[in-house]
Amino acid sequence: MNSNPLPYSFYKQDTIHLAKALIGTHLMHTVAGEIVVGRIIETEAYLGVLDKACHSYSNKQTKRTAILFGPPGRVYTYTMHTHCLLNIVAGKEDQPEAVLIRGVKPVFGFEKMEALRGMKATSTTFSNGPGKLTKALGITMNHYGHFLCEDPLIICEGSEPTRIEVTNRIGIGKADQAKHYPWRFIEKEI
DNA sequence: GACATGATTGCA
DNA sequence: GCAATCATGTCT
Repeated sequence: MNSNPLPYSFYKQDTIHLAKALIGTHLMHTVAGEIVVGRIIETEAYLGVLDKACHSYSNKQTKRTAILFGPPGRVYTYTMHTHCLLNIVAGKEDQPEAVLIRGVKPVFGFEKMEALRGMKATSTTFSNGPGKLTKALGITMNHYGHFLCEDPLIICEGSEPTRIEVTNRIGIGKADQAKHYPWRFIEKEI
């Protein structure tokens, strides 16, 4: 397995392209000396200023979203209800865009992941949601602002996706037209 | 389809 | 301070 982190330049591409390019890559986390790896299979792009569903809509900057206004390639974690959601900051500085990781497939470190998640990794509901995958991979608010080219949490090259499907985003309550934007990418099951 | 559950936010 | 909000998960 290739464990070289993707270069910083990878994160400089257009946010929507980045969301698509992240499909099939490997999210690798070293937690308590053990390595767990998930293959990213579902992402969503959030385009800051234009996007009513984004936390940084119309350049709204708060303590929570501050990291979005910095350089890309960083982790934006955010607590939703009782869960922690994982985003990757995209866009240039002062361009508050991000990609939400919505789903992964277990690749390596099954025992550790099962212990973290408290469920069998073979279950179809194991890591097919933004709150589930952070739990399975041991990602917490401690990773807020972490740079993804450095240990213990990195993204490295995975395998080519078979087929990418583009749909509108889901789980957004009130965001008017923004919820219809086709900014969700999923790898279709073989 | 209901509700549990916690951090953030905006306003008093 | 406090109440409304929420990019969810799990149960029925």
